[in-house]
Amino acid sequence: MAAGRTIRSNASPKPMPAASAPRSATLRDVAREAGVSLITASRALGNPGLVSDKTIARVREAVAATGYVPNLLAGGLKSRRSMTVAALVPAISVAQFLPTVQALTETLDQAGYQLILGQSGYDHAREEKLINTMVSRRPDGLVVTGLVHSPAAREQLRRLAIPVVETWDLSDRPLDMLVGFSHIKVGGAVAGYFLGKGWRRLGIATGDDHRASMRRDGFLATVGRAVPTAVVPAPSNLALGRRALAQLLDQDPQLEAVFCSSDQLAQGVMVEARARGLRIPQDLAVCGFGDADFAAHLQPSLSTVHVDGAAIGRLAAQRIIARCSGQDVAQPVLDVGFRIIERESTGGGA
Amino acid sequence: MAAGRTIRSNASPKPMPAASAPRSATLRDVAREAGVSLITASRALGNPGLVSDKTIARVREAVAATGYVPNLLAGGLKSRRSMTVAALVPAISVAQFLPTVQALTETLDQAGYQLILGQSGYDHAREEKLINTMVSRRPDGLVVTGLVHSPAAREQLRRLAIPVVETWDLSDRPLDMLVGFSHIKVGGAVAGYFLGKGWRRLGIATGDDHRASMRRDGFLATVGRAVPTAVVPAPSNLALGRRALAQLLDQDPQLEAVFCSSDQLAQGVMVEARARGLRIPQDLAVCGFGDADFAAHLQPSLSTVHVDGAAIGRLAAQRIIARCSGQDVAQPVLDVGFRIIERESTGGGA
DNA sequence: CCAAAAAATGTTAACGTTGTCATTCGGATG
DNA sequence: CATCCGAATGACAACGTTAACATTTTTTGG
Repeated sequence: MAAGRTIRSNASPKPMPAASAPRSATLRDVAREAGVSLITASRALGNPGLVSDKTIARVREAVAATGYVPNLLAGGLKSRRSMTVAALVPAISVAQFLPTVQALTETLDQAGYQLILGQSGYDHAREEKLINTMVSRRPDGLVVTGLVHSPAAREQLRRLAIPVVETWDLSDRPLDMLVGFSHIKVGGAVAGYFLGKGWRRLGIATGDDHRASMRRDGFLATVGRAVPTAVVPAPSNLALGRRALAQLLDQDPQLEAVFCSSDQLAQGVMVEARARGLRIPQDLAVCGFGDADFAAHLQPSLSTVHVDGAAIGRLAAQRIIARCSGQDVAQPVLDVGFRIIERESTGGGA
Repeated sequence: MAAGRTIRSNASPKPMPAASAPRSATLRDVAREAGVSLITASRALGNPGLVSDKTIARVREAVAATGYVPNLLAGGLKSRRSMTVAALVPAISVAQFLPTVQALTETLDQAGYQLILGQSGYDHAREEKLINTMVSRRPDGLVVTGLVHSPAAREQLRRLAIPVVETWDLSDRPLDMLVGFSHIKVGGAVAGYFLGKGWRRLGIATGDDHRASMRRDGFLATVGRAVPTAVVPAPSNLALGRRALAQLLDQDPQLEAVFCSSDQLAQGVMVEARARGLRIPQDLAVCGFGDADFAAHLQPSLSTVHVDGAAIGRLAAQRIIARCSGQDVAQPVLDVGFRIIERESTGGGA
C-alpha cells in the first residue's frame, strides 16, 4: 500500500545528517565480529572473570575493529545501576564548595561513577524540583549540600531507597547519611575567640543563606546580646563586603571586630577598611569563613575558619560507593569539624 | 476499590531497603491508575498536544497518586535523545571557566537539558579516554574547553555525528562548531600595550598549559625577541605567582612589566612585589588574564584581559540546542574576542 | 577412564519507555 | 443518512543491554 510517510522536502542546501547516519555499532555487532554470542561479548567487557582470556582478546579486537562504544543508557536500564551520582550545590560558582565538588568528582571517577551536578540555588522550591529532575536519571546515589528540608523531597528520597549524603551541615535527624559540621559551633567558636581577645564591640557581615545564618545565631548565642549586623544576599562577594562594612560602621563607628560569612566578604571588608584609613587589625579585626586559597596571601593575611571541603567530598563519595557495593557504612553521620586559623587580620603572627 | 497499595510495616528500627523495596512506579502503573493505555499516558506527559485535556488531567492525577518519576534512561534509549549535554573542562576548580560552566548549565537547563561535567585535566591522553566515557552516556551534544587535538577523538566524534562545540580557542579547522577567541592575539595585544607604555624590560609568568603558551607565543611574536619567562605548572595560583616573580627578578632585576597567564598568578606577583618593596605600577607593572571578580578590588586594582566566559557558555549551549532541534546554525564558528582592562597595576586610573 | 565439579558459553526474557502504524470515535458535510 | 475527516487513543515492536537460568565443554579426583 502507499505508505502515508511524510516526506520532508529536502530543499535546504545542507543535507540532513540523519539520512547518512550509519547506526553506530552495538554489542551485537561486536559479538558477530568476534564470533561469540552477544552475552559472552557483554561479559568479556563487563565481567572478564567469567570469560576465557582467548575470548576476551578476540572481543577486544572486535571492539577496536567496530569502533564500539557501550551504551550506558541501555546497560543502566537493565542492570538498574546507572553508574551515576547526582550532586546538588547551591551554585557552581560558589568557590567554597569547589574542593568538595572536585573531591567528589575524583573519588567517584576512580570507582567508575560519573558525577551529575545540579544547581539548587538558595531556594527550597527549586531544590525540590531539581531533586525530581535528577532522580529521573536514576542516579545510584545523591549528595546534597546542606540538609534536605522539604518534607516532600525527604519522603521521595526515602521511598527511592538510594544512598543519600547530606553535607556541609549537621542534624539530629539526617535523611540517610551525613558528612558535615556544626555551623552553630563555628559561630560560637569565633565569638569566643573574639571575646577572648578582649574585643567587645563586635559586628557580623553575613550572607542571607541558611548556613551563614546558623553561624550568626551561634555567634550571637555566645555573645549573649545583639550586635551590629549587615546581611547581604547570597552568594556573597567582595563588593558586597565593602558595602557591608559601610553599613556596620553606620551602626557602630567604634567597631572592633567583624565576623564575615565568607572570605570573599571578609576581603571586601578589609578593602573598605583600608579605603577608610582603618588599620587592620589595630583599628578593626576581621575573621572570614572558608579559608579560600587567597586568604593566607592577603596583606594583612586573613584569619578565617578552615573547613576541609575536600574531605567532605571524599568521605561523601566513599559512603555512596560503599552503599552501592552493598556494604554497611559504620558511621553514617560524620562530623568533620573545623578550626579557626589565626592570621594577621586578628592580630596573629604572619 | 481496594487498591493494592503496599503498606510498609514500620516494625523494624532499620528496615532493609533492598528486601522491601517496592519497585518504584512506572508509566504502566500510572496508565492503569488513570484508566488509559500506556502510550496515552506517555503522550499526556511528553506530547500533550495529542491528548485531550480531560485525559491529561487524569494522567496528572495518577502521576501524583503513584509518585511516578519518569525514567530517562529508558526514554533516552528508545528515543535516542538523552536530554544530556557533556562538557569537558580542564578542572572544575579553575575559576576561569566557572562563568562558562555556569552559563552552560543555566542555558541548557532552560531547554530541559542536563549538563554532565568531566574533568579532562591538562593531559591529552586523559581527554581521549574521557571523551569515550562521556560518549557512552549518549549525550545529545558535547562542549569541550579548547580544541580536540587527538585525531582518534576527532574521528570518533565525527562518526557519532553529535553536535560538538569547541570553546576558549580558535582554529581554522574546527571539528564542528566553535565559540572562542585567539590566544595569540591576546598575547600580541598585551605586548603591544606594554610597548606603547614605553616599557622595554618585559617578562612573562605563565602556566604550562596549551592556551597560556599560545598567549606567550603571541606576546613574544609582537615583542620580537625572547624575554624573561617563568613557567609554572597549570593550574596556576597565588603561591605560584609569588615564586614566578622571584624567578623573573633573578633573570632581570630591572624588570618593568609582567604579563601573567591568570589573575591568580598576577595577584601572587603583586604580593611578592610588595613583599620585596617594589611599588606597583611605578617599579613594576602587572597585567593578568581572565578578569576574575577580585581583580578590580585589589589594591592597586589589577589590569587584565577580559573574556566574556559567560557568553561563551551561553552561545555554545544555544548552538547545541539549535542543532538538537534540527535547526541550522548560521555561524558555526564565532570569535567572541577579548579586551584589555586598564587598571592601576599598569598605571591606569582607579 | 568415568563421574562429578568447575569453567565457559549460550538462550531467553526482561528493563521502561517511545516510534510506527492501526483503530476508534465524534462531528461536519453533502 | 452515509461518508469522510481529523482528533484521540490503542497495540505492538523495538531501543541495547544484562539478569537468570540452561547448556556445553573442560578439568579434576577417585
